[in-house]
Amino acid sequence: MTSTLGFAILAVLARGERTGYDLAAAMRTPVGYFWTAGHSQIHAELQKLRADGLVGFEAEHGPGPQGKKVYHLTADGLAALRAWVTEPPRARPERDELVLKTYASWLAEPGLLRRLFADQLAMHEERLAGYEREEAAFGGPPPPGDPRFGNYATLWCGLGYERHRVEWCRWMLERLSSAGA
Amino acid sequence: MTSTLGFAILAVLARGERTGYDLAAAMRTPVGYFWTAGHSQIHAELQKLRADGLVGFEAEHGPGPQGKKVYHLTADGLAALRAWVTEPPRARPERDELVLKTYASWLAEPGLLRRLFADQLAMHEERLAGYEREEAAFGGPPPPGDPRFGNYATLWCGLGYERHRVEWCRWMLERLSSAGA
DNA sequence: TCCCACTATGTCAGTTCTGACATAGTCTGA
DNA sequence: TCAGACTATGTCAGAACTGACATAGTGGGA
Repeated sequence: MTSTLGFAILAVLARGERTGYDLAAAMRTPVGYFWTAGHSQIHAELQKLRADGLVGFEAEHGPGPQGKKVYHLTADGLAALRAWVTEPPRARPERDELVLKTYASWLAEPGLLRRLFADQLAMHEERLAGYEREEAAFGGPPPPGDPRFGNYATLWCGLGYERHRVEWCRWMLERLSSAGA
Repeated sequence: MTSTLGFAILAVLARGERTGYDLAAAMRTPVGYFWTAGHSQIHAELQKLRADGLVGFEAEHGPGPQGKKVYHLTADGLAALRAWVTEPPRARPERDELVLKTYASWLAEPGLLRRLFADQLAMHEERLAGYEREEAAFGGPPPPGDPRFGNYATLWCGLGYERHRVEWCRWMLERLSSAGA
């Protein structure tokens, strides 16, 4: 029973071998528009994946009390990942704290609420600008079948999401402003 | 240390008193475009909220081994909710299984992948149509300060999200089709 | 009259996730 | 040469969440 986090790790390893540290860095915030995890979770999951024979590693000399482990996909791991990709995803959790705050926003002081959405708008605009720079660097979509297609398609999803978010924040600010000081 | 789920419960109770069962129904899928929770979580959280003095209840005769408990916000609960609303939300978890599958999609069989996105497209179109019907039933945005403003604003967010999702699924299907059979 | 769906509350085991703690080698620049 | 940032692996306690189990009254229809 591999968890979704397990498949996230397999998906990154399918691009090439990496250490647990590299995986944690890849799944931290910056470009990770698909899944996040702390390093403590990743090391634990790698041990499970290894017990299931989906990944293997080679020990190398390096920093840390236990040296360095470079993980790679096994044939079983690749097969499991391939089978998982086209299965329908389980229902989205749909847990969005800003939307929940919005649901309760009729209780809030208008000034503080405008401040909240102005900050969120700035954050999403910044993120959108970053994604647009990344998209420009691509110079057009790679063909499906190319690993970079995965990166490009998730970036495209991120772009659409941030645009939607920016639009919604602006709509909220308009609504909040037209209702007086 | 009230959890986000706790605030979700407070936000629903701010509209009026409800039983745990009603809360669970409100936080199940249908209209819940903001937060979800199972009834087992809700009963446990209600007990915590009560220990913290943020909610109270009146026991009534009714079904079940323990009868019926109608919960309501206390003054402390309302104050806590009000203070929380305008605080910046903690970072979005950003855990989207479909996007993760997309990241690994270069490994998939094209036919199965098109099927996956066609199904997702149909689901989002259906959801969008439902939200559009709800929006039409509103007949324009209520003013901020009205509890229904919270509902309308979250619905607006849901509309934008589903439109973004529909667009992205269509874009994916185009990319996947132009690459041959 | 009996069955079933619905209302209603709760526990529990197991999984997932977060944040803190712990350890230690490498490399760069002041 | 020494400090500090970065690489690198791991444990652990506690919170959050899921799904199954358990119990029982109410109300409607066959």
